[in-house]
Amino acid sequence: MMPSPRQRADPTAPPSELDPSRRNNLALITSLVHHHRVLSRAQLTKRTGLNRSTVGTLIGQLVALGLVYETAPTGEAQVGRPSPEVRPSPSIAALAVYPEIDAVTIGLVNLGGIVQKKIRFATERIPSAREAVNIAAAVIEGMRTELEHSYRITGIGVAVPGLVNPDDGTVRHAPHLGWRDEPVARMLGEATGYACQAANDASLAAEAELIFGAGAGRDNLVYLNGGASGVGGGIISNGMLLRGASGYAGELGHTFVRTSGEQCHCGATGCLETEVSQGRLFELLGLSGGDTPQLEQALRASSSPAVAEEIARQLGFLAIALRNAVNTFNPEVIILDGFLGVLYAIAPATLDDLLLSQAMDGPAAQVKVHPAALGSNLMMIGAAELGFARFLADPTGFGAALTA
Amino acid sequence: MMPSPRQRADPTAPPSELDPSRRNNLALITSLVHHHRVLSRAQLTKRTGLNRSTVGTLIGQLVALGLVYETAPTGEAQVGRPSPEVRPSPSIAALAVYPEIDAVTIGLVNLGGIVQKKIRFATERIPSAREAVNIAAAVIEGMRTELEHSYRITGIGVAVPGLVNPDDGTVRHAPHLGWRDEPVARMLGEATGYACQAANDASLAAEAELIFGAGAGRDNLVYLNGGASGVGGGIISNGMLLRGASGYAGELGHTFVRTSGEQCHCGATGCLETEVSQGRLFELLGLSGGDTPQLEQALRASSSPAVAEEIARQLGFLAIALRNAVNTFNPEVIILDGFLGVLYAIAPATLDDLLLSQAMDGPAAQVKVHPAALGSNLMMIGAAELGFARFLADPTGFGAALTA
DNA sequence: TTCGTTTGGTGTTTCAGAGAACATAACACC
DNA sequence: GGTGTTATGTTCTCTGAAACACCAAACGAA
Repeated sequence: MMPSPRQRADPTAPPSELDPSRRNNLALITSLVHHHRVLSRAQLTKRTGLNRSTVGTLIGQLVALGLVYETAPTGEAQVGRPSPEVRPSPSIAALAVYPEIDAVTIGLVNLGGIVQKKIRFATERIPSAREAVNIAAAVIEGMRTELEHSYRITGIGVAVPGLVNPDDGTVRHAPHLGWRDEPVARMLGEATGYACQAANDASLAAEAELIFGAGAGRDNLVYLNGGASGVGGGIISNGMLLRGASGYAGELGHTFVRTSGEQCHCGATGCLETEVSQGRLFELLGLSGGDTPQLEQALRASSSPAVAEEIARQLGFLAIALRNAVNTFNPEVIILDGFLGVLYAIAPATLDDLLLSQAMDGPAAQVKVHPAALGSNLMMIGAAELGFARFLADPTGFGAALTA
Repeated sequence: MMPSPRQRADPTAPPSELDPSRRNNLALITSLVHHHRVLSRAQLTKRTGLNRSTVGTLIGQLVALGLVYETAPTGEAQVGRPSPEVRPSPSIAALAVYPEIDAVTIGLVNLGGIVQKKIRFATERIPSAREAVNIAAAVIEGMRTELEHSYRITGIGVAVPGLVNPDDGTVRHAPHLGWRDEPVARMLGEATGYACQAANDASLAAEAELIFGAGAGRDNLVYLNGGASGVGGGIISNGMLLRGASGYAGELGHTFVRTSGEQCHCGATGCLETEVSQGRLFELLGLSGGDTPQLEQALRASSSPAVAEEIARQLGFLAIALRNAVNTFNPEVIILDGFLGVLYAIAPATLDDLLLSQAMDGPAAQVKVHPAALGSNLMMIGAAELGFARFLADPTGFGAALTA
């Protein structure tokens, strides 16, 4: 529980602090507008439960700070005076950075989760942390004048495929990138001058899908992504991302699914990500590699029994991991992304049936498996959410800093 | 996110409602006093971050309502004016009910988690929901005059070994009791006239250990209990109990730990609770049954290699389930209760080593396995917490109702 | 004994949000 | 095409909660 000190307890703090109740309500409205992209004043009044007049003043304050703007009521003709629509300011934006084994992608994302710009910088070999930071910093430097001219940047979010401590933005271990104990957030923050935070990629993807994607309106969601480098997971419970003691929570790729299974790079055996991999599928298909749509096409085109068998095998292991997830989290939605989404798309009934028969009745009856909805923008939106986090928690403090 | 309406949105609501900020702060102080049993005014000021004068008024209000009382400062001699100590009123109490296969236990628990009274009513056969409710109601009826004379009862909490929907207190399925879709909370509420809620037993135990036991001061905890009827789990993440969409979350007893394992009553195979069971241990020891201390004594006394082998086997499966839990939750503490606590007590190093080698480095380094700290009072304290919940959320509303 | 330190108590001040009364802009019905 | 109804924005007042400043009290230390 949080206390509610009316004014700053520490008189040495910057004098901009205002009543926490006010700050909360401003943050609440800003977040709602961010999440919904458009919301009438009347809708905001209903959602917040605040008085009409109060919402009016709050929005006025946000408009004055240039964080949101109001437009004439467009329609949805109904009885009564039309309510003006509130939208997030297009000048507020966050930067997103996503280092992978063959590229570093940098994005510029508006409030409302709109990807304004996405630059994929392909690398010849797996980038080191320093290289990834340098690439991102260079690209951001290239956009600098545009950024400073047309945008107010709230921060940078870095999505890292690996174990990240979100408190200080240090990458503890990213096996596929070969990174260990790299203070990525600090490095990129120093290189660019923007506030920077880092977190696990799948966790951020889960948040993005919760806000803008297949989990919109839900409170309990399990996200699972299958990529070239393994399986990552993110869990939203009770509307909040599961962090754990150090932010390492959600590693569903290492769920145990098979006795005397293969050795995983994590040290254990029988992990989901060693038994279920897109590499095997490509191999059986006679392909050296490819992206997700190519895999789906090839799988659908194939009539090889070996391929069919492998699909069934992998679905079986996936079902075991999902069964555990359903029993432990009782989610409303499971979102499958990457090649896991392909596996599901090819045989949805198979997985649904396995899940229904293996998971416990109560939780199993409520869960629905979905493919990811945000496609290739997912990771940019998720990482940007990290860049927005501090702004959304205290929009005025930021508004003041940004306008100053 | 919660709005902060200053006054009641619904004018038809009782006029006792006060400013939510005030209510929050009163609730915060009441909870702190409840959790710590004793806390000086100065400590409360520090913990809440509120102004001294504000804390003073708040405590005054709580004292006037008879919810807490102040005593002269006892000591801890230090410079400055001594601060009076605040304690929870011993007249505030909740009732706890715990139906098991061979008994129904009813408890009276004070604020501060102090078990005042515990009555175990042994049953000849597994009680039906109606029977359990009748037993509890009868025992409570027997205490009625005492309760009405000396206590102010905030509510009844029922801990049920099975899937419970905490929203309406309906037992969806309690396999070992043979209950299905029983509205236990409503039944007991109607039978006694007290507000009644129900939840999963292991979840409540996890909360109790979090507040008063081995997890005190922590925010991320996994609780696992092994009993005669199976393995139950409760998870605290970020200081909050994991509920899931319908409150069914936390069923770690059905974690997958073995390929082609035995069929579980839940429908799946290879569940933790079918592979790891105290029944097998008793069998190998040549005993027909017994309680936890008896089991530990017998296991320590036994020199049978079959027993040793079975212990190793069960520890192996337990380690797999814990490995999953560590990877997914990144907890600070794992609390093992019941015969799982015995298994750990007998070979702590074995389990610690297995966990350290199988779980991912980051999370594994931080986790510590602990036996449960609250012993036989655990379930009473946990269930009572449920009976306190509404009171702690709004002490004044309750104070008014209780004094009226 | 005196001084510094920490705390409780009291009166004042600030400020956020509710509420009521009024203004406004749409639909609905005749 | 007027008139009533409904839903909303706007303005002003009022209430209440918490901070703050100041003083008093109670302790240890010099």
